[in-house]
Amino acid sequence: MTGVQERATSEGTRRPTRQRAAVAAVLADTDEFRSAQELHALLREGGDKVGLATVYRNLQAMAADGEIDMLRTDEGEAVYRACSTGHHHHLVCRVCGRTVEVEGPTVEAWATRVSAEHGFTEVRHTLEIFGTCATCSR
Amino acid sequence: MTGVQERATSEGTRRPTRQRAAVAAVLADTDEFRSAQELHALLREGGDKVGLATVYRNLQAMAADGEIDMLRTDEGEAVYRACSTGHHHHLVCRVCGRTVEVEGPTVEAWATRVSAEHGFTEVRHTLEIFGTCATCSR
DNA sequence: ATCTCAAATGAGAACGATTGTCAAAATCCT
DNA sequence: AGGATTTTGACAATCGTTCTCATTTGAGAT
Ligand SMILES: [Zn+2]
Ligand SMILES: [Zn+2]
Ligand SMILES: [Zn+2]
Ligand SMILES: [Zn+2]
Repeated sequence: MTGVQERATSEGTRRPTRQRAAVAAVLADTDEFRSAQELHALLREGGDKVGLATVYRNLQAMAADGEIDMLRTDEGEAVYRACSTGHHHHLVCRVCGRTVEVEGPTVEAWATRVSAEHGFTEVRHTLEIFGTCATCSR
Repeated sequence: MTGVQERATSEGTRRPTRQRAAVAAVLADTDEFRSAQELHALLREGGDKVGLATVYRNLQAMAADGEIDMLRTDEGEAVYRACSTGHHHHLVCRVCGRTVEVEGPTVEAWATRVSAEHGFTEVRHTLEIFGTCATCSR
C-alpha cells in the first residue's frame, strides 16, 4: 500500500478550516488524479482563496490520514484523488486520465508471499497500471 | 512494465563515448538503486570527469533502451540500477537499499486480466515492494 | 463574549531535481 | 584530412515542492 495510501495515523488532531473543506470539496468533484497545482487552480476558478502552500499541506495531511490517495506520474509529480476506502490499486488511462479502482487478493497474496520468501518484513507495495481505455482507443 | 523499463526503441543509433562507458561502468559496480546525482558523485570520486547533464542524459537514454531500470522513490526522485534483462519487479529494503529482483507470472496475468476486463489496452504497470530486509530487521 | 494559546494559513523566498542552451569537442563517413 | 552529425559541459532556467515567519483562526476556558 506504500505510496498509494497510508495507515490512519494521528487523525483526530486536525482542525477543520475553510481551506481544508475547500480542498476536500474540489477533490470530491473530480474523478481523475490531479496535481496540487491543478487543484489550486481549480480552487481559484471556483472563487475559493486558498494559498498554494496550504493546498500542498492539506493534500499531504489527507493522504497521510488515508482520506485520499496519492500516486506519482511517470514524471515523478504527485497527483491526488478522492478514493474509496481500503487498499486498492489504479488502472489509469494515459490519454484521458479516466481511472478505475481495482482490487485483487491475487496480487496481495503474491506480494506477501514473495516478501516473506526473501525475509522482508513491514512491506508495502505500489502497483499502478497505465493503459488506454476503451473509449480513447476507439 | 511502465516506469521500471521501456521497450527497446531506436537502439543502435547511439554513439559510444567515454562518458557513456563510465556511467555504464559505475552502474555495473553497484547493486542498489542510485540517483543521477549519486552516480555523478561516484564518477567524480572514481576520477572520471563527466558533466552532470551528461549523466542525466545517458541514464535516461539507457533506461529508454531498456539497458537499465529506473524507478521512483517515494519522494519522486528517479533512481537507476543495472538489472537483469526481461520484465521483473523489485523488492527494496527501505533501510539499507538492498534490492531483490522478483518475477511473477501471477501478477502479470492478474494485471493483464484486470486490464482486459475494463477494456484497457496497451497497458504497462509499475509494481515495487518496499520493506525491511532480514538483515536490517534483526 | 472575551481571553489564551497552539494550530493553520499565506506570501514569497528558498530548495533540489531535472531540463534547456549553445559553443566546443568527439565520432563517423568519405 | 574535411565536413556532417552527435555528444558533451558549464551554467542558466524550470518547476514542483518545502521552508519561513508574521498573521489569522479554531477550541476551550473564563
Ligand atoms: Zn481514456
Ligand atoms: Zn495491493
Ligand atoms: Zn536492509
Ligand atoms: Zn510485472
